[in-house]
Amino acid sequence: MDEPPERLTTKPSWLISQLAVYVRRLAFEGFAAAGARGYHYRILAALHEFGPASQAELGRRCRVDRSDVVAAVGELAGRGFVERTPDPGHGRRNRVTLTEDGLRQLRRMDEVLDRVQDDLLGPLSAEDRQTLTRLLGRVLAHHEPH
Amino acid sequence: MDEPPERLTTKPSWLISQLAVYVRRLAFEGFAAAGARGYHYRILAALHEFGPASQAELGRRCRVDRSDVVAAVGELAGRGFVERTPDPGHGRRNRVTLTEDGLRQLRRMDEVLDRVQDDLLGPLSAEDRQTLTRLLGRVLAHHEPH
DNA sequence: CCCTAGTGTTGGTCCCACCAACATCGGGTC
DNA sequence: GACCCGATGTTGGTGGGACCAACACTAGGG
Repeated sequence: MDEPPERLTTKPSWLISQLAVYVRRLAFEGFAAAGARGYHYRILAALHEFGPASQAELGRRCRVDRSDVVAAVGELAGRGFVERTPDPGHGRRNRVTLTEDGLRQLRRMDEVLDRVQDDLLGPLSAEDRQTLTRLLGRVLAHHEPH
Repeated sequence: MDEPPERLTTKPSWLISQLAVYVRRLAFEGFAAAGARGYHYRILAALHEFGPASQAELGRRCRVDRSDVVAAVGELAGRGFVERTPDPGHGRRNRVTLTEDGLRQLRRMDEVLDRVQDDLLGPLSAEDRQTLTRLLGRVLAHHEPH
């Protein structure tokens, strides 16, 4: 494979972007077997960790736009992984709940992602992995508040 | 801002993906002022570093699909940043050349990206930046060959 | 009571990554 | 020289992810 310009390969922004491409491809291929995609995992994970939630809350937690939550929850509900019921007492709000099947789907996707992490960080020692994760976490956390 | 599920925040794949979102947004906003986008920078950078090239070679170097190179080179040519001429002696191949205006555009985009790196790695010390860049580079290099 | 903030929903945009198919040309082999 | 293979340019399409604007509706505070 031809080498990219040095202008790119020395920039952290390029490294992150290109690695993200790799991550997306690995996750996409893994999720495809389960007929799922990234948004589904985020939402299932949030429901499992924080319990039933409104769509707006799911969007905020998962960094997904409200309008995209509508579609994703619709897809999940269509396959029985999630139940969307009107919030009693709160006219407009919905209450999204994780089902048993949804929990099983979440576990399947967890296994996929575990393999993705191993594949991704393959060349690094356990110590380097920890260092990398810590640094990435610090950088992301710094930009998260806003 | 609500916190995302721990299932996500502890995974390197999530950290990289979310940071990539941040990077893209920063770069997009910066490039917008110059009426450009990411593919343009990659191509201009390759032309500057390696000289005139065919579209296929640009695609390989910049990790851009052949068909997308067509569009990007067309846009760059339309604004005079690049010249697309048939390769003499090589019937089908094109020869893409960087112009003076193109070089100026490249320098503008360089400044934008320099600011992006600073913004991105703001919270890290010079030493941590180097460590992070080195680790990311190693991981990417490991997955690059193929 | 009104006004604001929050919610669900529709419908669209953009960038990036990728694929299939086709016509065309080059360079090799037989 | 005829033939096939691979590379090239191009068209057109797909999909995921991240957005934005607008609307209808509700809850709650001033």
